[in-house]
Amino acid sequence: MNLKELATKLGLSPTTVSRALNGYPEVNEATRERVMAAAKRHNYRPNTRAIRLATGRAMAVGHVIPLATRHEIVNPIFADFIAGAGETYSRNGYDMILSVVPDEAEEQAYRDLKSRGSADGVILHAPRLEDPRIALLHEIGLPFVVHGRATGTTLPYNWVDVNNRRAFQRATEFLLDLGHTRIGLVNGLEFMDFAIRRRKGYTDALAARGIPLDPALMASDEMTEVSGYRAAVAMLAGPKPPTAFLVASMISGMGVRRAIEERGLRMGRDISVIIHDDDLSYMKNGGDVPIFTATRSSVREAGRIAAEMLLDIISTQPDTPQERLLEAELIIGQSTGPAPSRS
Amino acid sequence: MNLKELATKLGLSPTTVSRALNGYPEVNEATRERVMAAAKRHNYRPNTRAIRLATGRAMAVGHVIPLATRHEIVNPIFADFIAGAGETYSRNGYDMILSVVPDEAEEQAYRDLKSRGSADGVILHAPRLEDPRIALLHEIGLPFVVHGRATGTTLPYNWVDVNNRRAFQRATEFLLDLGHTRIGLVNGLEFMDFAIRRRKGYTDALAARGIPLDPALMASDEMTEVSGYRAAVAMLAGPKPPTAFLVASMISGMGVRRAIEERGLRMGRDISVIIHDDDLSYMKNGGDVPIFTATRSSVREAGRIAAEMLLDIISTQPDTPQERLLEAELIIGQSTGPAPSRS
DNA sequence: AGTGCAATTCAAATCGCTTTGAAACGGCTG
DNA sequence: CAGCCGTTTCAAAGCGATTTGAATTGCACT
Repeated sequence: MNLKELATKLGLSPTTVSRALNGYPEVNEATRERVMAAAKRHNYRPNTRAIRLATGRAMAVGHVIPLATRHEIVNPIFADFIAGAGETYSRNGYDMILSVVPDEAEEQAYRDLKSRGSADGVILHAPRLEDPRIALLHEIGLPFVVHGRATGTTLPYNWVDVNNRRAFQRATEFLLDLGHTRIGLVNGLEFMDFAIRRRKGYTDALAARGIPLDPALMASDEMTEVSGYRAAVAMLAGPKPPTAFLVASMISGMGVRRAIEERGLRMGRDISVIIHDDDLSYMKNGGDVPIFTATRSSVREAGRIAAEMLLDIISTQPDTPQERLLEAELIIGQSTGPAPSRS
Repeated sequence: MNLKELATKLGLSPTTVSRALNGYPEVNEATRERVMAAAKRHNYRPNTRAIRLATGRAMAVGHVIPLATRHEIVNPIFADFIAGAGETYSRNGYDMILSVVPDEAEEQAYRDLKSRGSADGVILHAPRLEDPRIALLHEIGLPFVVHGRATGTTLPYNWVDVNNRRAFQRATEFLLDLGHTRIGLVNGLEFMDFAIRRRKGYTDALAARGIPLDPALMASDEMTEVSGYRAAVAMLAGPKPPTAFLVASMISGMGVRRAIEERGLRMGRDISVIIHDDDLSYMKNGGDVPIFTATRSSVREAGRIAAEMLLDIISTQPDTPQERLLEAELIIGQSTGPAPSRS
């Protein structure tokens, strides 16, 4: 059932039917209702392909996922972000198109999205320091919103980000207040923007209290269970082991906990741990009482917000960059306690 | 730069240019090369929207993700599966379109995909017992491949699945061979097909050795860290605690390990654990020596295979259902050992 | 009755490609 | 040299919507 058929059945021209369905004002209310009813009765759905060609809009948003085989880019965060963004797209009649491409084909993927006209905008994931993709997207002329920020970039861009610096600063201060002075940082890869900011929050807090940094207490790696474990094992085996850890993710946190318990220590009593909790739907930080004390910020919510921002940008084309900084909560769980008194 | 412009520039008709680019035989080789060169030089990319309208194909595959807020459906498995499938799509010039919809809108989502013509086929995720979506897709007439199987369905359908029954049967036998007779099953939700099959593998193996089933040793819940933890805590606190666990996922396995260690026991020495490992890219089961003994099967690989199957079905429309059963490996890690001798 | 205007409706062009059916061109054959 | 055929090329008709510009209608007002 297409527009022409429907029009014939109604004894109207396609023009009028199209207008009636799309809510144009120049159509008689009685006619509109007749059309609406007929459309519903015959279960008419306009053909997306035709709409797209006629309007020149793709009614779709692209997400390009570089397939770094060696890294965790196809990461757990991503699934939840997508879920949040997807909700927004569905509600607004947009499609989400995902391009999974080899690392080196990422640039071409963006260009194709634009030149073949399959997306009206994109969300940029996992920004790095001075991320070149921002300049690329500017050049291509494809509207975009960055999930995160890219330190060192001079071009303006739209973004939605968590206040990572502040979150880790507060977490560090919280540990300091509990008497911990040797705090191990188990960070993500420090070419990622969020990791850079978290580190800054951590070092700022220590500096403010006049505590010198100890390189032996600062690790940076992928956020997997195993690397969390390794980092913690190494720090705990050092000459001056930490009494607390600040960890970049729930998953690395589990590795850290394994290292702690394997050493016969008890998390929350002997060693405190604070993680960053992205509030993933399948990776809840405990039930009533959280397992880990954590800085928490919902990635899914960020997805919703970023998607809304992008759709808004696509339709209204504002000329100032849109920015949205989300604050993380600091939630208290069972993994923190006062520093053990010196013996 | 569109087809018409390019044709004018070349002094040819759009017809010929189109044919030259699409490899039709009825065009002079010399002309074809001239066209190809010009296309590259002017960086011509055919407009996808126009191609789609003209050919009536969407050149896209849909994945519908019901947004069950209460469950872990947007699960970690999903991200990796998508990554695998996405690779295949990109390579073949297909788009992947993701629809994230509220649970109750799932049926409508499939119908829309078909009637608005935005996908040529779909992948069906997380099939359940007697899954009604299979009949739905048949009715709609949208080609599909199921990731998994749906026990109790009589209609034919295409699928790619892991031999879950066999995997858990082998794992159980392995534990039995080590002398364990009280084996706790920490399963996924048992309305999911894979969980049903895994349970069958477990019970079959026990039955074959004449070991009676103990309901107290069989749990079924979402595969989260917390529910793994709870199930294990409950079993370990029982009057006749298990000496081994068979666990549905890496994540629940971490919860089980937490329960074990919290009790002052050591995994691999006091209690053995086997998990099912989906070989997720961000959730590796250790490095050189796996942490967990596991039945392993790559979800990403399954994604690739399912996508290939679907594209093949779309283009060749075979009239017999396509089926592919993948075997899981049993890999030995540090989490299993002989059953402790009775005391 | 004639004019002007607002409210409706419609025919036709358009989006950028594919594809059908026909035309143009040469070369070969009888 | 006419006729036939294979090779190349082209004009034009879709695909199914939107949108422009024009036509129709009814009504109020002179």
